[in-house]
Amino acid sequence: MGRKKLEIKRIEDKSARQVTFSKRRNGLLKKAKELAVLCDVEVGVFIFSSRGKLYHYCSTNRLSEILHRYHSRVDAEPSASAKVRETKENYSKHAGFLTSGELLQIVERDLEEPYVDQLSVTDLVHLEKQLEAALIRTRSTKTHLLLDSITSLHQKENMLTGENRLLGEKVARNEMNENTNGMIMDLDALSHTPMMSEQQHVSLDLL
Amino acid sequence: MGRKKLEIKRIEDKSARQVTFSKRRNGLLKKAKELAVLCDVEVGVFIFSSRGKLYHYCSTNRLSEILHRYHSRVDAEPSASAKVRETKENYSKHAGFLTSGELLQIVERDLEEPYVDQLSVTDLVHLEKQLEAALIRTRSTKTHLLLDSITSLHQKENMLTGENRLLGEKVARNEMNENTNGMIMDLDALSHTPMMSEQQHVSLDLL
DNA sequence: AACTATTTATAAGA
DNA sequence: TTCTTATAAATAGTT
Repeated sequence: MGRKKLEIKRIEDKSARQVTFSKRRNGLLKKAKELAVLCDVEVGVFIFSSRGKLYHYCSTNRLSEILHRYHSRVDAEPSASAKVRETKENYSKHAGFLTSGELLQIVERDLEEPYVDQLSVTDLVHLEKQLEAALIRTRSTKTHLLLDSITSLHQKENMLTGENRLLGEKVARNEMNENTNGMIMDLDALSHTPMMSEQQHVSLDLL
Repeated sequence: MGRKKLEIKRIEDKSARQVTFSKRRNGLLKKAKELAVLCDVEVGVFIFSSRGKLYHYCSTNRLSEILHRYHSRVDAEPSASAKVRETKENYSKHAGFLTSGELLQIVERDLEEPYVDQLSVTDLVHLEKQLEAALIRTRSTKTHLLLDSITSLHQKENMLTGENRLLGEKVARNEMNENTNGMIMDLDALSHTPMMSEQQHVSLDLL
């Protein structure tokens, strides 16, 4: 619609393309609104310009929720784009090779900046994956430390119990030799207190 | 554009609205495609009819990724919609009151069904939150059991050590009374082995 | 950013 | 629904 019929293919002239983009973009958004109102339906339209700027229309919240995830790079001030690029590079440079420490450092530094908003969804998905991996490593290490701790405590317990038995026997033998009977019963009762050993093992099975 | 100028407000006549929806929907999608091609930009359009059917256009994969998340209720066969509704009710009915067991049961049952696809993003966000809460409860319980385990093992250790000392003293006294010296040194050395107590405490501090 | 000749979309009718 | 057609809207090229 215009002076000439326009073939639908990429407009090669940059400035003509820009002008058409501006006009048709507004047209599309207007039509989207009209459709939503006239027909009482939910409509969402996203348009990313070639320079990454987002124009959109959303008739409802449900749709705009998703949009917000895409807001990554919306309204990026020119001055910010350099920093964003830098941050992105930080993530991709180390991709897959980060220790938890490096990861934390990077994340802490970056989350201070207001530029996190401007990382793309892809970047954030990647970051999320790395953080989840780090979480799993951390949790696993923690659990291993706890389990090792318990194992060595059990060993220690066995050792002490064994030692106790030897001492007890020794004492018993001594008591036999002499005739000083008295504390033996007390000590014997003490060393056979069941304590929580059974529960201990049950709970360990549950891990 | 048409025989008369149309005011932009909800068309009350149902069938007229349906006709307009059909026409304008196609128009909007066509314009979206044209914009994407002519201006070489990314465009996405979603239209949910009042009966939940989705019509959409996506110029690229990046956008269609998001779309897929919205596919929740797309092309839902009529026979399936009842089940979907049922499943949704299950989640909302218990909202916030689920034990981990109930939650697992529900999730396991539901994830077998092909209908998960048809839960809305909102539903899945809610499900995700509940699962995360359950994960946290589970993890917390696990850690508490481990820590309790360690604590009681430490108590037991102390008890055994105390008992050992008493026995050791008793033996020493007996040895003094008689003259049977021999095993005492061995036992004494054994009961003073440092084992891993120090590391134990260090690792516990790290939790 | 306006203007305007044309094309395109579409409201109403068949 | 689908087609037709009169008319409203959008917009290509121009200023």
